[in-house]
Amino acid sequence: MNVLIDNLSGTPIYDQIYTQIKSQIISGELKENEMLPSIRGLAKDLKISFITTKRAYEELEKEGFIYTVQAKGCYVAPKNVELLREENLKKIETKIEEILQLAATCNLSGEEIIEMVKFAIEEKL
Amino acid sequence: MNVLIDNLSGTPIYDQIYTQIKSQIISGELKENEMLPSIRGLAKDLKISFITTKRAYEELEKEGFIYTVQAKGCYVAPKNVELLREENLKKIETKIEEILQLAATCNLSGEEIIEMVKFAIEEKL
DNA sequence: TAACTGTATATAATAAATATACACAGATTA
DNA sequence: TAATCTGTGTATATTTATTATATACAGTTA
Repeated sequence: MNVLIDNLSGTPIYDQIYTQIKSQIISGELKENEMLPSIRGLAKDLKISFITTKRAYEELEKEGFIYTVQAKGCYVAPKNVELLREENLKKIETKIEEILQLAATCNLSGEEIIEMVKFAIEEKL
Repeated sequence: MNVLIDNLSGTPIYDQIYTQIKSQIISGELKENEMLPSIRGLAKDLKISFITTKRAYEELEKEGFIYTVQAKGCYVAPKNVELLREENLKKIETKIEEILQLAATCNLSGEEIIEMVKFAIEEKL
């Protein structure tokens, strides 16, 4: 597995680890039930405290990307698309509300918002 | 003008002042070019330091809701819808990006996102 | 000039974020 | 079974950001 720490980046170490592993799981680079490096091993490699790697793994577990087995190790969770979907839907709904709030303060119509969303989606392709 | 501070609310004082005045401006309760209470006067009323009211006013000015004239006072800015629009568009774009990011991690299609937005807009009516 | 405006700089007090050490408990394996 | 892996739990140090403040200053008005 590949994790690179950039000490100058400003983003905290645990966050860099979390983000990199997460994207490797999402991209499929890390397969389901594949074992991750141990929090101590990874910490040693990166020359940081294992508490920091632990924190990254905790975040990943909390979000359902990995699961841990006491005294054995941490593994890539089977993709529970439904669970992930449920959680993300809530977050997305919150953000949509915030957008409508912003739109209301500057007379931006619903049509225009939808146009913006469509545009952003097309950009991604 | 009406501003109420809730010491138990957890949100900082300056933020409460900022939010309340902002919404009064947006709602039209405070008219364009109307003079706001002086930062010192308001601070006295609320029994807080005027630095705190100053901060609230600074935020309002930064976002274009009010303007200040040295040694005279602070006034409600003429509604610059275009400016507000520009600023909010940026914020909205950022939020849309975040939404697409979330959607990508759970295989939520562009169509579905647009449906969610449309639904939220209809709810508002 | 007295009394009001807002400004600028410095600072104190808290709270949140980040990273850590160390003692512990279960699993594995030589 | 002893050595050595694995993750856990509790406590803590350090740093950074947030929040609120005091005080001295400068322009305006009556």
